[in-house]
Amino acid sequence: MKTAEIPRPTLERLPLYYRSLSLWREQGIITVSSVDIGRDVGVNVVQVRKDLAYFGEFGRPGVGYNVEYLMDELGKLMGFTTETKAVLIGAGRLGTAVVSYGGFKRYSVKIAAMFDTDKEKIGTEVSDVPILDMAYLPQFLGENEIELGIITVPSLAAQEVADILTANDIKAIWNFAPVSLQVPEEIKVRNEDLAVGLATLCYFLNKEKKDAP
Amino acid sequence: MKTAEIPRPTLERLPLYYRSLSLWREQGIITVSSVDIGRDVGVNVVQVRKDLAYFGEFGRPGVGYNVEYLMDELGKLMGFTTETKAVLIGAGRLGTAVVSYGGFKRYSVKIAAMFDTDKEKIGTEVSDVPILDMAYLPQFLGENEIELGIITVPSLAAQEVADILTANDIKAIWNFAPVSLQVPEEIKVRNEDLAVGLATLCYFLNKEKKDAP
DNA sequence: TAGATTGTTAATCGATTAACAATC
DNA sequence: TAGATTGTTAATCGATTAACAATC
Repeated sequence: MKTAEIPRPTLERLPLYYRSLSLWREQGIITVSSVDIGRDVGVNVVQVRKDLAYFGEFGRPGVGYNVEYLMDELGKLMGFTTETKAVLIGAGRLGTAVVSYGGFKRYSVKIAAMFDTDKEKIGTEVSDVPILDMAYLPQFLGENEIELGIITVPSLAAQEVADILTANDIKAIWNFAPVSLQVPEEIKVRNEDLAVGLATLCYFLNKEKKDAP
Repeated sequence: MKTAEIPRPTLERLPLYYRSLSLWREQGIITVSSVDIGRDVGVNVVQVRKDLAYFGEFGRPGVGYNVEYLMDELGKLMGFTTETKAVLIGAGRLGTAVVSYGGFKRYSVKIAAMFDTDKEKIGTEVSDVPILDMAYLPQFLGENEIELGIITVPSLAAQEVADILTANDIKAIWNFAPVSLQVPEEIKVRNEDLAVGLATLCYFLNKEKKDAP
């Protein structure tokens, strides 16, 4: 199995290509070129070809890429075809927004349950996902083969939740709380930090003001 | 005014340093070293020093950085001290989650109003931000000096919203819809795409499965 | 065949890390 | 002074872009 190390920037562009492909597929388009993909997602054409070539040779010179085939291959290689079981902790506004996100089905991620401490919420459900009592989390993780934990609790509670997750064999954490989590290094953490996006926009807006008279 | 070009990766780390500093300030800590910051946010110490040095010399050899002073300077340089006025379009789950995000105050971003087409929602408010009729958006943009538009509508409506925003003098767009927006190049767009984070996590989880027997 | 487009090798560009003198 | 820590220059590393032969 070809497990060459994929550069991080490449890895982050692949989902964009994948989405672009899925839109073309919906339109019934059979073949696309790297130029088509590049223009759609705003990436240099050579970059697109190079990114795709990390995994193998999917295209045909003079023709392009078969949409259906490329999607299948990308999906397999990225792990979008095997189901990933997840739990989400923190059924507040952010948590319910995340759980309603349409992307989970596309990537075969199944949120088995949400957890919260609020008695009002426990027992209800959001987007067909039940909200369970936080106290039941360790047991639930033990009984179900959950690989991914999604943290949408307030910052102060995030580390504590991360500790429970890592103590119960979770493999990866998708963290929406704006804190640096301390976890064992074999656990993969992805921080989804709104501050980064907002701050960079502020920077550019402010720079314009400075540069203009 | 020193407007040297800041590398993109540096720009994205600065908000993390800023947050780290704000936590120390809360604890009453006066001085920190690049080692402290680096360990907290998970970045190489030399990287931290180099990043900070792009803006000027803020530290003292043998001593470190004054927390209060460094925050002030970073805040000024990043544009966190001048108020940025924003509107948010799409008062669904995602929109209400975003509007309740605590970071806006920290970065002096003021969401003046939310917009939606749902008559049930129009006239109500979320986190003290009023929800107005979408039809009123162009007029509102004209009458108020809004610089930033936040898009939290479904994918199909996103381009249309972007068109209204750009036609009415918006400077930057924070886009949460998973689509590639076509906008004039002077408009700064930041895509906040959950697919990227989810997909990279899927990739790592899947890789483990493959690598393990 | 001619035109289009891929995949790859080489060249460029940019970011990170290492080394170290300067400073407190 | 000795130890700590900064800011900067040089060396390394990695990613992007350009050039081009191979293929349909």
